[in-house]
Amino acid sequence: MDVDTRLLRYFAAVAEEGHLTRAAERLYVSQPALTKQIRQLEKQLGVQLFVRTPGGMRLTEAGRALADRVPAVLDGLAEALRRTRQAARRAEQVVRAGFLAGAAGEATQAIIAAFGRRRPGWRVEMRHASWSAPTADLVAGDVDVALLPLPLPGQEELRVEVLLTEPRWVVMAEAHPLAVREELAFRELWDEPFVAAPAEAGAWRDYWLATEGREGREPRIGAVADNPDDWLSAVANGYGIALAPASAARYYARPGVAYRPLTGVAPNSVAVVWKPAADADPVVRDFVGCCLEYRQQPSS
Amino acid sequence: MDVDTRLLRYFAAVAEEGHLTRAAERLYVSQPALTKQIRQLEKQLGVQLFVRTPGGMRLTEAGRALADRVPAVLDGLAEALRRTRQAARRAEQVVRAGFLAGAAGEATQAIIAAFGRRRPGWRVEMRHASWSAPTADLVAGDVDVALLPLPLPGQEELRVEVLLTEPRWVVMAEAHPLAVREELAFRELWDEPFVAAPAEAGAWRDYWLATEGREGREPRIGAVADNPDDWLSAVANGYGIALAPASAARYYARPGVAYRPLTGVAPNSVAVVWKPAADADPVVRDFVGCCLEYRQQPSS
DNA sequence: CACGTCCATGCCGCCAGGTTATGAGGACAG
DNA sequence: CTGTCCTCATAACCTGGCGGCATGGACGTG
Repeated sequence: MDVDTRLLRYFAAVAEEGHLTRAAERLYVSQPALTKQIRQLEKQLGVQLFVRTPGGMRLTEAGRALADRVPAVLDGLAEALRRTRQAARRAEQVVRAGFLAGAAGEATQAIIAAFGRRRPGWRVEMRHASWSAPTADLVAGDVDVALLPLPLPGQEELRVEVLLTEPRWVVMAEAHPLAVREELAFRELWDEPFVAAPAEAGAWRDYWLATEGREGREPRIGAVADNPDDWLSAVANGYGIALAPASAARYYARPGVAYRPLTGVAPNSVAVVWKPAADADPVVRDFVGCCLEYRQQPSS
Repeated sequence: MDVDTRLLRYFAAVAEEGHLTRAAERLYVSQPALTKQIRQLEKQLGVQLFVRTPGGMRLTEAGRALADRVPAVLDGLAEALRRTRQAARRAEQVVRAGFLAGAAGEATQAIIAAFGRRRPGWRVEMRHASWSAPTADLVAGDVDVALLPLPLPGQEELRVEVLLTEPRWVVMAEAHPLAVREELAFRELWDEPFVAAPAEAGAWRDYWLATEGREGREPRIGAVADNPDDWLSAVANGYGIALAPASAARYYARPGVAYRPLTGVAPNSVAVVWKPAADADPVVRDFVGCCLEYRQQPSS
């Protein structure tokens, strides 16, 4: 009497959606496959979990009892697997660090080099953070530490040490009329279409649209992108302009796009971020130490 | 990235045993199957969980991290499934009651009848408790309430209300020399071989061997049985004699065996037992109520 | 009454887990 | 050194079950 976790995921999805059909597409399986699996789960348990109606699947009492507990079980499993992977990284002397685009710019190499000197034999594994949820991997425990631009969602729950602060510039197609100018003021851009992060990005999206500096005016969205390549392509193709850290001019230079200094928006900070739970981890401390060291001598 | 619970059970078994071969037989699968599964788990996680030595499988750091958490996850799952089944029983108006052999004797029918009157529409599902672990189903939540002879292992953690008390008799082969006697004293039986419960039964086994009344003498074991049928057969075949509640003379009468009253051993009590967690359950309360009602009018 | 939206069923291809038989390597005794 | 016993790994084969497609059937709606 072994219930596959796949069955549990399936069940949870159907319970949540209330529809076999919709759950099926969310799970990327066909509806008949789901039908069969749910029936099998019911048969294995000897319990009816749903009442089938022409309008969907409604949980029975027993079904509700199960649905109430399954998420915790699945979470517990995921947590166990994460811990396992983390232990494996320690044993193999690997630190996994998250980076968002070129946020830390030239600091990145310097920090990794310094860490290599402080912990010979250890390796830094770089991982790209998702643009729309930059701290997700960190919170989930998939990375030990991350170099990310501020502000971050859920920042209060994390340890944050600012590494460097640089002005936000504007990036636009070279052919853009404003590209002829050497420097721009943000208010000149209020009515320009912007290439923005997806709506799920929330505060992150707002920050790079600089909604706080628009005195209430709604930004115009010319395109949506959720990774640097798409983002830069959209800019190059003239779908809109965008804000970017000054260092992007070096790290994301590309024919057809132009970066220009900008006044009237607050500068952007990049920070090293880790979980309070990792405070005691000597390896994380060393990595953070290397970051802070860099902060004191940004010229090195 | 779905880890089957079967894999987790396999892993836990290997981690515990420290040997692929032994774990395989405990799990009733072949050793190559286990080998493959464990390797697959390692591959799925991208983590080495064991170091293979010619002497067995030793957990790595990562393996230990996983082994520390897997049992809790599996328990959580089992608990969720139990709750689900229990909810289903409630919805179908079924009470599942455990019985050990004919412990409650004629009380059983009377109680079930009384419960049927108090809760029309409800059904009592009878389930045989295991002889060697009488409270296992109760503790695990597979039965709601049980009628069991005392003493019980883990009795302190349970609600126990004594229903009836009856003397312990002796049962032996009809051909046994002592069977000619009308009544026996326990000390006459000290050197007789006994048919006993398996060693796992612990205190239960000792109780029915009446070790407390032997003044330190070791009982002789003539045969081991873990269910009433084997037990009675062993007695009939002369492998040994045994103690039994007086009512067994009626409920387990069989050609070839003779029951005789016995002096010099404490009488046996039968109780209704339930989990403290079920105190608030109105159905369990009603069932217990019917039991206690019977206690007050054992003649009815 | 026709249509849309559900879920259920039948059939088929394929993968994954299981089994048996066999190999390979270290530990230990003689 | 060698035979034996223990361990885990590998190979070849079989089968059950999952998943996909196409279709059927039930209920509600315009």
